[in-house]
Amino acid sequence: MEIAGEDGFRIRSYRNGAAAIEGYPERIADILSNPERKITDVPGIGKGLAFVLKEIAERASCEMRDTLLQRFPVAALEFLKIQGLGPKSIALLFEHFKITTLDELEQLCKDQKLRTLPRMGAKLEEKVLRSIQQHRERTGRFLLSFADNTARELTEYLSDLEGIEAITPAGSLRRGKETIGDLDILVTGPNAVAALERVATHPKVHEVLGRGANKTSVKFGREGLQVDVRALDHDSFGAAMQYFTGSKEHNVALRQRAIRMGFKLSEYGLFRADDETRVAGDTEAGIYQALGLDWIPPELRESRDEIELAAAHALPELIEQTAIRGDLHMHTTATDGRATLEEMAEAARQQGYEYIAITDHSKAIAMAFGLDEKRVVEFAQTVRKINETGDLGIRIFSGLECDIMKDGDMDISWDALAELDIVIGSVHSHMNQEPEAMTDRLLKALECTSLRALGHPTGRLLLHRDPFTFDFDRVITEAVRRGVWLETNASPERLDLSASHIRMAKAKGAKFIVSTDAHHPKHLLNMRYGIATARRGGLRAADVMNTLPAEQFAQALRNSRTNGL
DNA sequence: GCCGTTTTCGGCCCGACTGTTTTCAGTCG
Repeated sequence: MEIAGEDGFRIRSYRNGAAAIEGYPERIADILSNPERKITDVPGIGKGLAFVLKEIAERASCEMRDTLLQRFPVAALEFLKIQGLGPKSIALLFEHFKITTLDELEQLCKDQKLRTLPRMGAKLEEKVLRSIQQHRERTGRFLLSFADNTARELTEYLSDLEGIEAITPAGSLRRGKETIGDLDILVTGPNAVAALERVATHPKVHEVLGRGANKTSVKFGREGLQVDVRALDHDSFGAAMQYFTGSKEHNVALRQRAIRMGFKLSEYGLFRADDETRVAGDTEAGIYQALGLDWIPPELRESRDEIELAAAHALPELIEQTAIRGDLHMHTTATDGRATLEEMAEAARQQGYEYIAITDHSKAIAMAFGLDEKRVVEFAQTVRKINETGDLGIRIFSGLECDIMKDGDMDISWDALAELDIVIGSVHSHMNQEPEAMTDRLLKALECTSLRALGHPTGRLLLHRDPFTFDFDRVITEAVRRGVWLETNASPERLDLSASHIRMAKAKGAKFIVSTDAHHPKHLLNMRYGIATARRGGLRAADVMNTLPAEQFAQALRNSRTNGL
């Protein structure tokens, strides 16, 4: 609609409507088919969108979509992901060059033809070429959350089959990697082979790539995630789990160790080299044990130092999600969240949390109606009152996700910030600064005595935007010196800090928080992705501040900067 | 296209940067 030059407000109504439906607790189809219900009762859905929804429910498309698809190539939406090209430019491109693919766009740039259009020049051609390159590197990979949801969906779909003992995802999903190439699902049980047939019939499977005696490969969903489902013998399930979980490098190292010890390791089990006697294989732990190793959590299997640590019985006891006692980064309807403080508190209470921090945006995020000094102070007072009544059944910490401005100043005066329990400092603008400027900016932000944590410290968006560049070492060293914690943002689009950054920071003595940056109650469930990342980073519960009981955490908030810095 | 304790019409969120221009459109967050 944007490329077609539709009215911007109309476009926004469609966006709002889509978001309203996405966040709606009920199935839209159920409401539509219930004569006693009105779909227009959903806020954001009026007469027009009600009709569109009906169309979609009936025939999986609508007039608007059909018309636009006739006018523009299917790749139009992909073009929008190219940085530097917006709807206006894309419309112009389609009009003048009749291109339909990214390859053709690339050729236009190489032939220096883009610059023949108004307001386009050499720099744009370069930028577009770079962005196409990045786009290609990223396609074919999927967010951890997407693979996780697909695995859950398929597991449920297969679990009502008779004669199935276990359905388990392996591969990079089991290792909790931030992005996933394809999904491996292992099935065992007397009737495991039936799962191979069944999976091919899933309504979201659009293409069956291969179907063998022990494995089915399919393309799942519109996005085309490749899913391999393998049927395995009960006896070799552990060996297969080990083998298919990887990583490849970890497996190579493990097999080398096996050879040195007179064994041979394969996906069928661990065998003695001399007489092929099988020593282990029905469980993973059995294999590691036979190789003189403690069982290694999948998140650590990257052939770093995990095998030596396991041999020395010195693996870290990684943080578990159950250790988390509170979520410290979330937004409400006061800014760009979709639920009220009360609703977020209730959702957190259902998670079993003892406390949360509400951290809405500061005024620099004008489009989100960020808080100014006055609203910050009022908010802190409101929270004090709420905690006095205890009505919400969960302790609230007053917080703010305060923008770190271009020069490193805080968006909100220190006086106002001092009223709050917890201030998370985040960069949301000017992300393309030179590394020196960005380093200075973060160092300056750390001077603010109310700052308790750096939020999504590297600013990356997975499959979308690279982390910004700065002297990570210097900033972390300074954060540690000043008692400022580092966030591992659990939002699946961010997972920031990354596991490798976590490792570097931990080595320097940093303390962490794992928090979801929730803009909706359901986002609180993203904590598991943050925990997976923290585990990949080698964190123990003791490294993560929001594993502390409420009173101790409150104490830690007060004491973190008492060294006078 | 949605919405309404200022309203059924007339609003709807805003600022800054970039690269292209020669006063600003388009993109981005």
